[in-house]
Amino acid sequence: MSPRTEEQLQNLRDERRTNILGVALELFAEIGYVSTSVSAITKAANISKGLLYNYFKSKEELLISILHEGLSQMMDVFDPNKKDVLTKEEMVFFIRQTFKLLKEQRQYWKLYFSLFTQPTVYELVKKEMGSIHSIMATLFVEYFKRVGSKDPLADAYIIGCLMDGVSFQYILEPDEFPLDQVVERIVNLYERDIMSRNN
Amino acid sequence: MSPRTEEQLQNLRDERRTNILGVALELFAEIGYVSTSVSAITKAANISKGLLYNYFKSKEELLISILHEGLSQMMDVFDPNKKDVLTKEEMVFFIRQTFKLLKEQRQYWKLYFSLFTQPTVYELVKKEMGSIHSIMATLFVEYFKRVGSKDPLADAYIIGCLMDGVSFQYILEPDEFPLDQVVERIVNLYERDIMSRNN
Amino acid sequence: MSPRTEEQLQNLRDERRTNILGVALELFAEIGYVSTSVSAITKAANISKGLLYNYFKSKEELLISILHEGLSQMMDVFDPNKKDVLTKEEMVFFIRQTFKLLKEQRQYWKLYFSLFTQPTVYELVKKEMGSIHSIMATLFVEYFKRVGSKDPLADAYIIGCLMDGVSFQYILEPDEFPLDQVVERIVNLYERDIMSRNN
Amino acid sequence: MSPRTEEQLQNLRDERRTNILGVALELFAEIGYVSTSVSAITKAANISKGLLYNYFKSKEELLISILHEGLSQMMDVFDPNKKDVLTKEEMVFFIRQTFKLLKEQRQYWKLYFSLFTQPTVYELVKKEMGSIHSIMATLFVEYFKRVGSKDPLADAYIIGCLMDGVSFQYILEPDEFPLDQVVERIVNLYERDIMSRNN
DNA sequence: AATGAATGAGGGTTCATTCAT
DNA sequence: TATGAATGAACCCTCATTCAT
Repeated sequence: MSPRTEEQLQNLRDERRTNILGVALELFAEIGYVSTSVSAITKAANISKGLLYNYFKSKEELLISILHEGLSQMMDVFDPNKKDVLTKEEMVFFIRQTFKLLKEQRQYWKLYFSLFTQPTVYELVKKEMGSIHSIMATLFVEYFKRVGSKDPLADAYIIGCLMDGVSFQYILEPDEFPLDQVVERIVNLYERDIMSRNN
Repeated sequence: MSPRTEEQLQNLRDERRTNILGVALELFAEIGYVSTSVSAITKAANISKGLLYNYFKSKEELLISILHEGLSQMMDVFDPNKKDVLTKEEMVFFIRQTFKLLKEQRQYWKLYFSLFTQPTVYELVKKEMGSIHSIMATLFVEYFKRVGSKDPLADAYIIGCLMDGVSFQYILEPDEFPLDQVVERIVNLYERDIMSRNN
Repeated sequence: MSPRTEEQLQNLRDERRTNILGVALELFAEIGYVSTSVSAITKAANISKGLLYNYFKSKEELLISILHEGLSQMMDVFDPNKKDVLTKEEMVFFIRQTFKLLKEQRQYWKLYFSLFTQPTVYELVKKEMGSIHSIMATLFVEYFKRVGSKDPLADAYIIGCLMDGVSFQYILEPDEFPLDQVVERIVNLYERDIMSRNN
Repeated sequence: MSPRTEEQLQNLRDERRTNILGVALELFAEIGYVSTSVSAITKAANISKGLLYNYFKSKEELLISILHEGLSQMMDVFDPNKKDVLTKEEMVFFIRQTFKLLKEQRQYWKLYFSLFTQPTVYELVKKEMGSIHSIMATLFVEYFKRVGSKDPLADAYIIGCLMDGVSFQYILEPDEFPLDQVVERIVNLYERDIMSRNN
C-alpha cells in the first residue's frame, strides 16, 4: 500500500483535467459561460464540486485554461511568427486551414464567439487573444498592398469579416450551413484576385 | 383636477413601457442579459421592482419584447414583402440601409448577437427572425442568378456572412472599426459585379 | 392598497435592523464572528437569508455596524472630546462608569474582546476603535503626571490593563466573578492615590 | 542499512508530532483556530494531509493537544502543588515568572486568549486550567490575608486580573507594549504592600 | 507509514419573483 | 397603480475528513 508513484498521479491528474476541460468547453459553448454553473460542469464530468477546484482555482481560471488550450493548438497550426509576406497560395491555404479548424473545433469557436459578446468576460478574452488578431491583420494588409488593391485596409477588414461571418453562421447552424461550398467559393474569389482589379 | 382619461392613462403606460424597454436594452447590451439584474433595470428606470412585473411578466418576457420591438422596426424599414426581383441599385441600397440601421441601433444588434448562446431565447427569436432571413436569402439567390453567378447560393451566403461579419466586428469595437470605409468598399465590389465574372 | 408610507417603511426597517443587530451581536459574542454563519443569524432572527443582505451588504458590514452602534453608545457616555485633565473624581467616575457599561453591555464587550484575538478581523476593529483607546491613554498619562507618579506611563498602562483584565474575567464568568466587590476595591485604591506614593 | 529500531521509529514519530504541534500553534495563533485550514498546516509542516490525521484524529484534537502540551509545561514551571503560604519574595518571583513565561510562549498565550469564544474547546480547557487557577487563587487570598489586606478576595482577584490584562495587551501589540517597564512597576507596587495599607 | 485525489456539507452571497400594503 | 420588504433556490467556493493506493 505504498502511495501512488509520481507518474501514476500525473496521468490521473492529466486525464481528469482534460476531461473537465472538455466537459466545460461543451457546456460553456452550448449554454454560455455565465449561464453554466460549476455544479452543471461537475455533474456532467461526474465528479464532486470540490474536486473541480482541485484542478482549477476558479470558474474563470477554468475558462482561461480552455482558451489557452485552444489558442496553443491554433498557434501550432498557423505559426504566425515567422511570416513576413503572404503569397497567394499561402493566403488560400490560410483560408482553408481556418475553416478546417473551425469544423474540427466547432465548440471551441462557439465559445470564442460567445465570449466576444459577453461583456463580463470580454476583457479577459481580448487579453488572451488580442495579439493573434493583430498579427493577422498586418499580414492581410501587406498582402493586399502587394497585389495592388486600391484600399488594402478595407480589403483586409473584408476578408476578416467574411471569415468571421461564415464562422458565425456555421456555428449557429452547422447542419444546414453549406460550409464547404461557401469556402470553395471564397477561395475561388481570392484566387481570381477580385480585390485587385480596378475595373 | 379631473381624473385622467382612458387615453391619457394609456399614453402614460406606453411611455413607461417604452422607457423600460430602452433602459433594459441598454443594460442587456452593455452588461449582458444574464448578468443584468432586474434590480439594476428598475433602478436605472427609476421604478419599483413590482411595477416592472406589472408591465412584463418575467425578465425573459422583457427580453423577448425588446427583440420584437426591434424586429418590427426592421420590418418597417425593409418591407421585404412586396419585392420579387432586386435590381443592382436596390441591392446596393439594401446593403447601405442595413449598415445604416446597424449604426443607429447598435445596442439592439449587440444584444441580438450576444444571445446566440441563450438556447431558450434564441429558438424563439430564430423563428421570427427566420422568416426575414429566408426571404432575403431567396431575394439574394434570385439576384445572383440573374446577374449570371456560377454559384448563386454560395454568393448569397457570402453576402449574408459578410454583412454579419462586418456587423459583428463593428459592434465589438465601434470606435475603431472603419465602418463607412468598409461599407463603401463592399458596395464598390458589388457594383462591379465581382461575383458574376467568370474569369 | 396604496403602498406603505415612508414612515411606516422606515419604522419597519428600523425594527428589523435593530433585531438583526441584536441577534447577530449575541451569536458573534457567544460563538465568535468567524464561527457564526449568516444562516445561523437569519434563523435566529427568523428571517430569510436573502433579507439580511437587504439590510447589510455583507457579514463584515454587519459586524462593523454592531461595533459602530456600540461605539456611539460608548461615546455618549464618555464624551472624551472635551476633556483636558481629569480630576480624581472624574477618574473614579470613569472607572465606575466603565464597569457599569460592561455590565449593561456584556455581550458587546465579549464580542469586542473576541475580535481583538481574532486576527482575521482584528485590523477591522483597530480601525474602528483605535482612536478612543489612544485618547484615553493620553488622559491617563496626564492624570498620573499631575498626581505625582514616578512612572506615569506605566501607571497609565496598569490602570488600563487592570480594567481590561477585570472586564475579561467578568465576561468569561459573569455569574461567578464578584464584579461589584472588585470594582469597589479598585476605586478605593485609586482614591487613596496608591500610585503616587513614593514610599 | 538495517531496519530502524523500535526506538528510532518512536523518536521519529515524536519529532514529527512536535513539529506539527509547533507549526499548528504558530498558525492558530497568527490566523486563528477557525480560520486556519488543515491544508495550511500540512503545507507549512511539509507533510501530507493523510499523515496529519495519522497523528491527530481531528483538527480539534490537534488544538487540544497543543493546549495540553502548553499546560503541562506551565505545570513544570510553577509546580503549584507543594506550596502552602507565599512569602512576599515568592509572590514577586511568581509575578516575574509569569511574565517571563508569557514572553517566551507568546504564541501559546495568544492562542489561549483567542479561544474564549470557542465554547466546545473552551469548556475542555477551562476544566484543566481551572485547577491551576483555583490553586493560585487560594494562594493569593492566603497571602493577602497574611499581609493584612482589608479585602483579601478582591485583592486576589485584582492581581489576577492585572496579570491577565497585562498579558492581553502585550499579546495584542508585543512590539509596542512596554512589558518590562510595566512589570517592574507592578512588582514595585506589591513590594511596597500597597494593598495592606489602611490609609 | 505516507500520499493527495476525492467528497459533500456548508460557507457567504445574489437575484428573479411575489405580495401585503 | 405602485411600492419595496421578503423569499428561497441557486450561485461560486472552501474545507475537514476519508480512502485507495
